[in-house]
Amino acid sequence: MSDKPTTIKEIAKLLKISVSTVSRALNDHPSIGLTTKIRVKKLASELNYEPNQKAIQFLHGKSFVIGVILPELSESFFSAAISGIEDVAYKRNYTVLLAQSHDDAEREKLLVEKMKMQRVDGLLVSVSKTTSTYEHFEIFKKLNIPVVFFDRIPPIKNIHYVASNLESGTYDAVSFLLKKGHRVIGMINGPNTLVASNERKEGYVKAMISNRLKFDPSLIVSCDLSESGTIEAMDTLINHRRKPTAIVTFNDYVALFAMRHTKSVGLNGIDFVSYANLPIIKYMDYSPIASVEQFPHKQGKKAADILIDLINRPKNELGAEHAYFNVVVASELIISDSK
Amino acid sequence: MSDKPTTIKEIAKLLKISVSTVSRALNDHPSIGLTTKIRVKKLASELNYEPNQKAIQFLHGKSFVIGVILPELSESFFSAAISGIEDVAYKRNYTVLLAQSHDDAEREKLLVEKMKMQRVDGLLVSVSKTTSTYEHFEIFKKLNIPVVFFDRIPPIKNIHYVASNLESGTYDAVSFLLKKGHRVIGMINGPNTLVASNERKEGYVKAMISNRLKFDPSLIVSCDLSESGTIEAMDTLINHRRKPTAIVTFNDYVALFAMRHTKSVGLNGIDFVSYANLPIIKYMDYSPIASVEQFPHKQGKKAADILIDLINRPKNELGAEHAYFNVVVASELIISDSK
DNA sequence: AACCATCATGCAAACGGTTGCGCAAAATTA
DNA sequence: TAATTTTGCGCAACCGTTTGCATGATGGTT
Repeated sequence: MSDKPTTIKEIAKLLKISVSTVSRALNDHPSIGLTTKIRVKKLASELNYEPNQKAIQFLHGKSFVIGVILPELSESFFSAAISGIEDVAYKRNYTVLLAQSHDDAEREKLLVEKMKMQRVDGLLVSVSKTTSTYEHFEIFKKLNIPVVFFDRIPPIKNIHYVASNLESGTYDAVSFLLKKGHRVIGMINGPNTLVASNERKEGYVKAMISNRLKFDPSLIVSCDLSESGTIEAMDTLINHRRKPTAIVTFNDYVALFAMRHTKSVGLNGIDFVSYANLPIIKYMDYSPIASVEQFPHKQGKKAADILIDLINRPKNELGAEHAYFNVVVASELIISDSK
Repeated sequence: MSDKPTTIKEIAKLLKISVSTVSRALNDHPSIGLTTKIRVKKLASELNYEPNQKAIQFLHGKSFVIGVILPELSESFFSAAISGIEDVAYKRNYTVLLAQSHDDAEREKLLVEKMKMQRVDGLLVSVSKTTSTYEHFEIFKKLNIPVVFFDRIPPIKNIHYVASNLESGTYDAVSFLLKKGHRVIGMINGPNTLVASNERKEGYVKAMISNRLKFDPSLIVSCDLSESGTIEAMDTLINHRRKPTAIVTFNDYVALFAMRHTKSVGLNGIDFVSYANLPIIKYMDYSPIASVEQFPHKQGKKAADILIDLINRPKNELGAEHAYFNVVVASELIISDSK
């Protein structure tokens, strides 16, 4: 039956008027008479006419597509984020072109290439762990295509980004533990190279200081986030001359490993606080008593909003070249119900 | 500097040759002289020329984009699936237009609309839980755009789909428990309306029968998959005159609820087998001793492959209208290491 | 010298829609 | 009634690329 989609030309031919009139009628252009408008619209809906987006995008040089490059969709942080991104894109009439780098810098580079070829209107990136050079993003800058970085921010100047500030959340977490009566609080932190590790440390330090307590650097141990690394770090804390009664862990996995290890060495009563990345954690038998929430869904929404704003920003806006969006979504301490 | 992307026209002008020659030269058309080809290619790469995909797509009426509609990206089953889909699309030079229905039938309908407007070359769908009518997919059939259903299959005829057969996995699970010495095996199943529930039941029944054991229907209880529903079901099994020593649960959440409940009533020694949807489960204190794996990543890959094959299938292939891909990815029993 | 392949290139149409400009007919004004 | 404005519509160019067909130049065969 109906095979190829209806075009504006066919409508024009059937109505014996010109294509331009049809186009204008459909777009409610003021210079078209009411009767023609009605005739055109009627026929158009009868024929199930739908404008060919590809033609329009081509004509306008716009695609209404944003590219999103994430390391791993199967990580819950990122799948929550993409969920938020998609929601905003949907609302603002953009579509999402999705790709994952699998934390491979080479693949990331290729994907950036591909996104460029697909002429995306903007790019949202959470950089891969192995990425160490950033020229591939520079190309977008030259083409005037906005790029917004997200959660994993490259250490370069003059970029737009959205990230969560873990300092405030960590501050709250440590304060909460102090209020609960803990005086010796340990921290299993991530590698020192990560910004995220520094933020956690800063939050910890500030909380101690503003509670007029001395900060003991040896109570913060770094680890590589693996299970064995966590156990090692945990042992360091257990054998510390001031054994912590509460521990803040870098993430839920670390918390999990650490909690299991304490149990296996017959230790009890240590309170854990973690950072929420696993939805399942609250169902567990032993779970952190509180958790710093980073709101990945919210972060994704925010980043997408900024990107689309940038896309639609009038060009040559005075000083626009030097205005960079650096948005920080505050993290928040969530205290488990049951405790 | 370089603002708008280079076009074929500019190359033609600079080289004082026609656009068609440039086009052919870049595409290695045989009728172009070697010297011209070299000149063109050299200049093209100097100017960082890249073909405008939008123009090409428009010209060919192809978009090289596949639409993917999933219920919830934050569910690990689906995020694993989209990961596989994206991997295949990437390899086969397609891009993924992603959207989520949030299990809302209305939104799903709108998304299908949107995908049609974006002129996707094919559609991959896992239908929303609340979807009860399926005409919105019929439109694609009329337009000759292939649709492949995935995991959540609508109950209609003549469709392409990829799903996992839980029967075989369940059969293996029950057989495994029998071999372990269990004789009374319970099952907490999902709602009877789901195909997935029936497959589980079938697998259970067949395993019992082929082991020459009597099938006792009262050992299979349905539940709505909520925590309270699970507890209720669990109580039914616990109070059964033949108390099960092993239980197969509909999914990991149900397993979690059930295990916690057994522990809270001071019961021990029940072996659980579940269906893998949570990556975290193996880190838990009490976890199922085995798990039926559905390989969502693999399923996603398979579905994407089929879709792209369908897209590129020569039209009017004899009888093609009546050949439907119904692929079943076998589920598999994974036995936990530690047990 | 006339003829015909062969090769390299250019012309122009096409894909589907938008839009500036011009023009005729109708409506308004003088 | 003539001059002027308004209204409604069509013409044609354009976006970037591909491709069938025509054309010109070269070289080889009789």
